[in-house]
Amino acid sequence: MRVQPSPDRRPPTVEASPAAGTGQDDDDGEDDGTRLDVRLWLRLLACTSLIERQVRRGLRRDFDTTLPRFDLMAQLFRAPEGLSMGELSARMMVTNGNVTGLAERLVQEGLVERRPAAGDRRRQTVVLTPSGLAAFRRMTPAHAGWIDGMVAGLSNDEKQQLMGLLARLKQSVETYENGVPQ
Amino acid sequence: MRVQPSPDRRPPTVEASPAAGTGQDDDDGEDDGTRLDVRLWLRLLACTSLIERQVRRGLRRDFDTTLPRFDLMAQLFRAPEGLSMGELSARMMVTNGNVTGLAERLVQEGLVERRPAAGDRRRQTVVLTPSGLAAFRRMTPAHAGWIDGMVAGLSNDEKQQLMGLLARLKQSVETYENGVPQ
DNA sequence: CGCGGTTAGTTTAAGCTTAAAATAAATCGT
DNA sequence: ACGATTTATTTTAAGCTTAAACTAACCGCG
Repeated sequence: MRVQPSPDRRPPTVEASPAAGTGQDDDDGEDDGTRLDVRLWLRLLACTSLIERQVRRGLRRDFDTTLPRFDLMAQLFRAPEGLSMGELSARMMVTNGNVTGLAERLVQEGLVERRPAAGDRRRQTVVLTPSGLAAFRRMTPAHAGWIDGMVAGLSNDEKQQLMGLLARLKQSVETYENGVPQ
Repeated sequence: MRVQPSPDRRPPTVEASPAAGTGQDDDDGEDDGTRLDVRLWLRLLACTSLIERQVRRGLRRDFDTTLPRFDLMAQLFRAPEGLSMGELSARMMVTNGNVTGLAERLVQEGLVERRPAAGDRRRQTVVLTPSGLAAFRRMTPAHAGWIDGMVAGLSNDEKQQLMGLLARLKQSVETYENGVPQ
């Protein structure tokens, strides 16, 4: 591990909590030396990991496939006209190279097809095959059922609130992403 | 891919939305064929992925390390008496084998140490070395700073609400996990 | 004691994922 | 038209992750 951060990189700004005037005190609430914002992140990560694990297990157990494969097929299902490799990687939020390998395996299994895109010889369009569409149609109710079960402990009201807050969070993260010298 | 789900597995239950009496209508709000619960899950996953990517980038860029390594070190930091391999894998929510490899690399780098646990020759205790502790202390303010920046768009009030809802969600998922024939 | 079952951890094979470098086609500016 | 840049995708090397099989140590009980 490199011992010192590169000097040409932005030094981390730790303080400057905006004290957003919501009337609650500014206490960081450290109980184990971890600050509120970080605890929020850890909790978010824990929820995601738990759900993800169940979905992964279910897909393997019931359909002998994987979450990334399912995810790729879901993207194609939502875009029946097909997607380019780049569009796939953007929507799946993974790297280009990742999609290359994933798509390759799905082609092997006969679930998706790659064809040259019109008018740009670099580009390819990936589409679900009929067999892939059928497979996805078999999987998606099970998938939705698992999710439903896992969030069943929340009321509709809570779900709506969570949707809203997560939308705000996403926006916040994307703002940071754009505002920071990558 | 296996074409049919194993007959001995629980069939997916798709319907049965409890219509939780919150006064809002029972519309699933399908806009692209994806149900509310699944959209909630996708949004959660999107937030997590976005934040995770930034953290990963930062750790690589500024400290030449990875998120799982940082995570392992963070667990040890919070447990100064050290943790067994199994405790580590439980707290990190990853498999045992995963921790084996991770710990090995950190030992290589001199950041953690493995020593036999007292009274049980199967067990080992993993601890941060002084060098590992120092490295973690250098990383953690930067890490917290990135998180702070990413959630800065939320008010303290919103953060608190989100914390609460995520706690409820976690509980819901864990209940499902326990209530379902694994 | 010694067997059976459990628990802690490692190994293995396969697949996932990334960052960075490479390839190749399109586009832009002369 | 032609070189430079950008864009789409693949390749590569390294590391992460899982599930399943395996090894070794513990524990209970006859």
